[in-house]
Amino acid sequence: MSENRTRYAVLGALTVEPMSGYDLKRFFEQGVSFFWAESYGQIYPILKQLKAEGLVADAGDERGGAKARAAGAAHPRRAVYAITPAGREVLTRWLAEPAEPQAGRRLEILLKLFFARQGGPGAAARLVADSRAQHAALLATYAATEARLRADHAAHPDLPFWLLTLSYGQHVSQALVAWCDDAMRTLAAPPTPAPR
Amino acid sequence: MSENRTRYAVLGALTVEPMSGYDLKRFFEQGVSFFWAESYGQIYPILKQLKAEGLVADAGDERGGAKARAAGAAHPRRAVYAITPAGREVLTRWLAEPAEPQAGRRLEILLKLFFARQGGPGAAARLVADSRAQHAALLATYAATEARLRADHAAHPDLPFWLLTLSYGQHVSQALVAWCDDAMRTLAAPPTPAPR
DNA sequence: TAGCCCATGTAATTGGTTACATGATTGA
DNA sequence: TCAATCATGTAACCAATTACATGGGCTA
Repeated sequence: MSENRTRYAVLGALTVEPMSGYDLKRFFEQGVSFFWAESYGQIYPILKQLKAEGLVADAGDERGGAKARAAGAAHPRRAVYAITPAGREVLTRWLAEPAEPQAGRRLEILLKLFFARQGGPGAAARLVADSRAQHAALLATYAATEARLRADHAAHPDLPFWLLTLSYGQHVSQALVAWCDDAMRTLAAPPTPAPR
Repeated sequence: MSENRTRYAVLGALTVEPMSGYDLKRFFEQGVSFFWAESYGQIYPILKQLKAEGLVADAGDERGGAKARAAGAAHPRRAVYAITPAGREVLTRWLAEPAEPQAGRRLEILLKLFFARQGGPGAAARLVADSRAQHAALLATYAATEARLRADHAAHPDLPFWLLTLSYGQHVSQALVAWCDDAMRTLAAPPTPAPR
C-alpha cells in the first residue's frame, strides 16, 4: 500500500527545475516543509532508482562546475537530475489518482488531551496554550511566504497551486487558533459546577 | 526521539477501564480512530513490556471466564490488563510535557495539489472535490459521536476532554470544507485571464 | 458442524529518520 | 588557513503496518 510517495515528491520537485539530491533536501525544507518532508536517507536511494528506471536523467551541472572543469575535474561535482518524459507520465498518472483520505493520523496533542484529566490541573490548558502559540506563529510564516511567492513568482504557472496549499494551511491554523480560544474558555469553566 | 507514544496511548486507554489487547484495538478503532491508531503488532508487544515494568498488571477477566473456569480451563481465555499506580505516574508525567508540534506532516493531498498543473485539467478540482466530500462525511460522524457521547457518558469525568478532541476535528473539517469551496472557485476561474 | 467472531501473538516488510563518514569548494 | 557550507552517500535504528498462524467459544 501507500506506494512510496517519495518517488512522486521527487518527480514533482524536478518539474519545477532540475536539482541535485542536496537541492531536493532544501526544496522540501524551505519550500513545502509545512506539509511534506524528505530526508537524505530517502532522497539519494530514490534518485538512483528513478535514474535506473529512466524517470529522471543526468542534467549537466550549469553552475559551479566551471572552475572544476577548467581544472580538469573528472566528473562534475554535483549530480543534477532532470525529469524525463517518462517521469512526467508517471507523475501525471499519480496526480490523476485520488489522494489517501488520511484524516490526520496520530495527533499527539489530541491523544494527550483525551487523557488530560490524568495530567493534573493545568495540563490541558498548557497543551492548548502551546498549540495556540504554534498556530499563531504558523500563520505569520504563511503570510510571509505568501508575500514572497507573489513577489518572486508572480508569473509562474504553478503559482496558483502553490497558493492553494498555503491557503489550506491558513484555513487550518485559523480554525485551530479559534478552537484553542474555545477550549481555553471551556477549561476555565468550573469542572464540576458547584451545587448550591 | 519521539519516545514510543504507543506506551502512553495504551496506558491512557487503560485509565478508562481495564482491557485486553483485543479490547485496546477496538478502543482505538472505535473510540479515537480519527486522531490515533494502533495495530496488534504494536499493542501486544507493548503490553508485555508494560507488564514487565510494572506499569500494568493482570486484572482478572470479569466476563466470559465463567464457563471456561467451570470447565477447569488452565488459564482465563482473555488477558485483561489494568493500569497500576506506577503506570499512572508515568502517564501523568508524560501528560505534563508539551506535545510535539508536528505541523501536519505528509499531507498527500497538498503534495498532489502543489504539482497539480502536471496532472492535466480537472486533476486539481477532483482532489478538492474528494476532500470536500471526505470532510463533510467526517462532520457527520463527529456530530453522531458527540450525540452518543453526551447521551451515554453524561456523567463521565473525562467527557469534557473527549468533547474537546471532537471539537478539534470539527473545527478542522469545517475549515477544510470552506477551503475546498474557496479552492473550487479559484480553480474555476480562467487560469490565464484572457487578455483583451 | 460449519462459520463467525473473539483473542493472542509474531515475522516480514515498509517507510522513514538519525547519525555519521567523507571530501570538495568558497569566502573571510 | 580555517570555518562554513556544499554535496553524496550509507548503516543502524525505530515505528508501524500487514499478513499470517493458531486456536477457543458461540450460535444457527
